[in-house]
Amino acid sequence: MSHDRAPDDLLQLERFLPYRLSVLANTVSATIAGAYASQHDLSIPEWRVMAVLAHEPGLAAAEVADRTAMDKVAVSRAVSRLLQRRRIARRQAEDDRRRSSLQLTPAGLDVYRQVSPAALAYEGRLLDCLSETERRELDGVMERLLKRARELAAESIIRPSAT
Amino acid sequence: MSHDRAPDDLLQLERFLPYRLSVLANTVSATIAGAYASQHDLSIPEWRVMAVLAHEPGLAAAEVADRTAMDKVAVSRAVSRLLQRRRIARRQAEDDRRRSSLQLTPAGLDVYRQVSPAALAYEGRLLDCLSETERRELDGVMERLLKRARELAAESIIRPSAT
DNA sequence: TGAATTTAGTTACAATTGAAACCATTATTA
DNA sequence: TAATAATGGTTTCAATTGTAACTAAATTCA
Repeated sequence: MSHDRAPDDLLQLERFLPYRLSVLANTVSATIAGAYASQHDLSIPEWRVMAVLAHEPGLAAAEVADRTAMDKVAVSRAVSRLLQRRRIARRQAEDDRRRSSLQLTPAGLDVYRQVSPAALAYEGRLLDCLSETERRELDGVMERLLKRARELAAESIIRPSAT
Repeated sequence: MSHDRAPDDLLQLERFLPYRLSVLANTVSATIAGAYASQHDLSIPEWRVMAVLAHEPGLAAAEVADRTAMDKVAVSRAVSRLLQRRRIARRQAEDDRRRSSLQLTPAGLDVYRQVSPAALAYEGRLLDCLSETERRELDGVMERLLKRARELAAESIIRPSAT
């Protein structure tokens, strides 16, 4: 009468870390994206670009891509929307005319100064459910997991389909 | 000479948990998706559907949506591709002719039995960078974070733009 | 009963995203 | 120095995804 259910040694979705990470990250991102969008007409990619430029004015698009874990196409699109709205300004680097130098405008800095505390408040409320110790440990764990995930990603690029 | 850099009390992207979660989850998902796609021509949504049906054969599409954190459109699309490839079979429930009952075919179960150990092996290598204690704690932390994230998401739906 | 609502699932259309081709400029080297 | 390659960034086109409208069946309740 056993109806061919998978035995327990096979993967169970709810227990699978990649699945859980994806659900958690999507839930969090969707909430934040909704808030940014409704209050400032700002997408997450645009927000990321603004956040790095706030701390490192004058970056080129490729450097922004680096620091935001976005690809160059995504950065290009975010930058062009931010330029339209006059939230960032661009000038071309005098030493290399391909390169651009990006920075927040005063209006852009203003938006950043409004969004930033709200985002930190959200983060704080999320972390509410953890103890001080747990937060500290989570910090380290996330760092190591990301490092490891990148190593494994690099591996599978080297040999995409093995025997 | 201070060039209008953002002060430290404002948000710094690399330290922001939602950003870090998103980057980690995307890195992990991309690696897995690449492996599934190249080895079995299987997308992540399709994989999720198969994984829940392996453990609970006979579910309806709406129940699958529930257990996979996907919306019903995504489930519908994944189901139709899986039907095409004969990895799942569908029959309509005799008591309610709107409802369908889904289950893996023998071929589908076969695919699941191949993918499952590979996925678990990847998870194992990812978790390699943590101690036994850290893994156990991460489990609880993830669970609480997700619960909290859902609470906060529900809140912001209730009052999307407040004063 | 039978009109109005709700529910399961699909389809259609728009917006987002990703990959590849592309242009302009700078670097390399034959 | 002329040809070739490499780099920064944008554009184009296809695939994926999200939202809303829709069909069909079941439920509610007047």
